[in-house]
Amino acid sequence: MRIATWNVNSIRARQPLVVEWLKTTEPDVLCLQETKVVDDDFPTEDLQRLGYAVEMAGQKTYNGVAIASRLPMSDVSVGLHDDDEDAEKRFIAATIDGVRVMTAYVPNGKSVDSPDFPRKLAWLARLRQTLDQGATAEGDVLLCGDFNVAPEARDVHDPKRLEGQILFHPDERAALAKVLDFGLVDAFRIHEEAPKHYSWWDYRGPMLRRNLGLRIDFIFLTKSLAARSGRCWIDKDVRGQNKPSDHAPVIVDLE
DNA sequence: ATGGTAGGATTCCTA
Repeated sequence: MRIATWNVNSIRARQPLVVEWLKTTEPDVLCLQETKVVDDDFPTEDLQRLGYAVEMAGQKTYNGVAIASRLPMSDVSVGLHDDDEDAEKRFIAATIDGVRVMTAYVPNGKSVDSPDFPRKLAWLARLRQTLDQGATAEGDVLLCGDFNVAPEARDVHDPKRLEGQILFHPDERAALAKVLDFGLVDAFRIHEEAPKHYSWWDYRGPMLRRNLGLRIDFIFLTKSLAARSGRCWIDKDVRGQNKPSDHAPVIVDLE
């Protein structure tokens, strides 16, 4: 089973690129973040034409997540365990071929001195609680998405300058580590130790051209799935195509 | 010394 995650930064703006990418990459499952659209305006038919059903949790203008799958989906669940009715749409889960697939769009936090920063930390703590309440580390659980945190120095292009800034602050690294303490491993790091692999490059300036990015998009696996993981890679090429998202897809093959 | 671009809804917010 091939599973991918991609922050598309608007599914409507990215629709041609996503369709072409699905045709060439042929994942069984594509988890999407920042769809930025209400469910009625999601380009569902364009994905159905390629054989994918879509489960979504959308909202106007911001956020929005979805799971597109060409294998049957069951037990769809939207939101964190204690989300209010009007909570931002940042989390959706479904069971696919025995795997509990969860995808998250973690709050960015804006800056470390913003009120959004403690809210980001609290959201990650609530994500851990959602895992504890709805899954077990002994099961086949895959948690993927845009986590807006780079876990290690090798995941950022300038760790000295970026240390303590948003996306690379010790408090958010600790909050992410607590999520992983549920019993998850980073699929990309199973087979790749090297630095300079990133999943996001700012649109502004020469960031992509100089490969000045951050690795903030992940596929996390429980032990049983990690044992089944083949290749895991970041499709950087699609970041350089016409009208790209600022994020690249991350893909894993499970045996 | 704090730029720059992109998307979406409306002269600004978020990333």
